[in-house]
Amino acid sequence: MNKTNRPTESELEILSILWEKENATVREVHDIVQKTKDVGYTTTLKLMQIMNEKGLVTRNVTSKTHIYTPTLKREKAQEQFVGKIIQTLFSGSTSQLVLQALGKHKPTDSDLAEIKSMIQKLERK
Amino acid sequence: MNKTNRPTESELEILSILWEKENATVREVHDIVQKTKDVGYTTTLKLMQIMNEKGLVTRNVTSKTHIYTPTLKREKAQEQFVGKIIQTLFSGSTSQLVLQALGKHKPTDSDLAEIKSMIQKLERK
DNA sequence: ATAATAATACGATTGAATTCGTAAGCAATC
DNA sequence: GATTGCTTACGAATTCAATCGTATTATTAT
Repeated sequence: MNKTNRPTESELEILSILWEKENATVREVHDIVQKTKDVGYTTTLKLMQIMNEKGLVTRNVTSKTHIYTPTLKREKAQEQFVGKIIQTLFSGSTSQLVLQALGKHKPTDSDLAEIKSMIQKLERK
Repeated sequence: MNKTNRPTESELEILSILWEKENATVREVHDIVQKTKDVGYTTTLKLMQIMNEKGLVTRNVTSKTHIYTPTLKREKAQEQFVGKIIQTLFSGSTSQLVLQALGKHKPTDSDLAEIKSMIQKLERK
């Protein structure tokens, strides 16, 4: 029973892969991790085992090669980290974060449309 | 010669104080840190010394009490962390981040106006 | 000057995250 | 049924962040 149980850096990387694929084996995860990080297979394995102990994932053990599924919901993690960043990096201002995000990583047209409709929804209140 | 030189959690906390005040002594920083964390003075001191070694801050040593100034720019750090978050938590989609941020903490009217004008600027391209 | 106060320097410790090596099990192939 | 190749399990080593204690040096007040 940890207090925050916030995933670490490496754990987040693995989670992001699991979120993408719904679930995956260690091998599948590792092959993707390998592309960006030079790290041994057993390292990825160990990390995922620890994540299992922490309750960040569950695994299906019926066959020899285990299949891991994330239990921490992506939205939950998003909320955690975005909140943290707003506090420490944007002195609590959500709009500052939004402006920085829009300014730096330019969104597509359809993205813009989505955001606009979100704003209109907010304005209606 | 570090590769990323990304500030740690505690370093970020200290940086956010330095950004706020332009520059500050260890004592000033520590008094603020104290309000949220129960930690000894020498801990804050040590952290700031390490940050100096890493090049995250510089210090003026002419008088006995050193004055620390951040060298890492706030925008740079914002960029780093927001980019990271977009990748790992929003599978590369900026607009998803924006939607999540707007959905969570609703911004003020003037914030909304600012965001809208930003969007218009983007649309003109 | 001496004492009291406050700052820095620095080593050492703790704890957590990350990494890897090695053993052992299982399954397919020779 | 031996060999080869993946797989998990697990202990151990390493690295790094965070914390603190103690010594030393500077400043101020007595």
